[in-house]
Amino acid sequence: MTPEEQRINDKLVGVYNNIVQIEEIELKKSQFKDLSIKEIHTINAIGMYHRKTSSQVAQALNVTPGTLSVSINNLVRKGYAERLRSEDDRRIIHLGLTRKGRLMYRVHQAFHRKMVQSFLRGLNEPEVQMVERALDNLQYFLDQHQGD
Amino acid sequence: MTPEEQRINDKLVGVYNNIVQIEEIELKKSQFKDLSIKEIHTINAIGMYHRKTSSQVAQALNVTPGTLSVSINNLVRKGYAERLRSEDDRRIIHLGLTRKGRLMYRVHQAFHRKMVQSFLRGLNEPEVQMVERALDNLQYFLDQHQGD
DNA sequence: CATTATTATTTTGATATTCAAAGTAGTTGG
DNA sequence: CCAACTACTTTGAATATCAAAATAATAATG
Repeated sequence: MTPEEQRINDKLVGVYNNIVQIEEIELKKSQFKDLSIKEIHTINAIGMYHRKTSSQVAQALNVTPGTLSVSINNLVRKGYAERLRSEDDRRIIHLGLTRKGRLMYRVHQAFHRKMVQSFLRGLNEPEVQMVERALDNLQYFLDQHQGD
Repeated sequence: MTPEEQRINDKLVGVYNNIVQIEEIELKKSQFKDLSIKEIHTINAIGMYHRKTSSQVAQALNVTPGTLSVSINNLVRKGYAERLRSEDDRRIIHLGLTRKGRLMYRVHQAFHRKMVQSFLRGLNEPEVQMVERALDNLQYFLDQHQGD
């Protein structure tokens, strides 16, 4: 790698490594100490409105249905999520958040908002667009490596 | 969040989620199928030269010494890493990579290089600097949330 | 309409990752 | 020398994960 590539790689890796960790720390400071980061991401994937099915949420999280099922068991036990059997097709489970789950969702959204605002601090509009372009580039690269 | 914040947040999250997953896929295509992503990151943290101690590597990876110890047991068993007891102070363990571990290190570096190059594709020098600034911003935000 | 196939989800058994706390071994200061 | 400290390892418990088997509901077919 050129020194510049190395430097940017290090920054990407640094940011990458810190993000989960900070989320973990923020979490432990909050009122939701009984949740792991994975569980928070599951709550996020379930989202605010009772619509998605188990399979859809599993797909969004890139885990098998079995993995999700176990994790939903825990979230139900802890009072953050609920299962809602579809009346149309009784095989299907719609997932939803409880009041406590929705509160958690909003707290985590607020954290992400602060993070994004900080990411963009001091950048003007064309600069923001450029950052978006770099992110799109990176996503394109990742998509290309997805299937093969 | 404003629509723009939401869009950039989604891109960050998208990139974030894909990276581990792609690394996992690349890995399974490679000759190192017996390693997990976590183990690769551990190999990376150990680095090419026999210098870092167990504690330093644990700190770099943000895991407890116990976690690292377990993980090093596995890497030693699989032939990627070795423990070198310090002669100066026999409590201290220096970690090193075997030939196989160093090979793995280089393969993973090459992947990162491709990733960074793709991230910066089509950007000129001032644009690259801007992206770096955004990354610095984000890191600054993360650092601020580190200690408190 | 009864049986078979398909679909959605859950359970189970196995392995990995992680932490906190207890344990082991080496060093240092009094 | 012994108490305190430091570096690391082990252990026990929780979560995370998958593949495969199990359950249950619906759809399709003869």
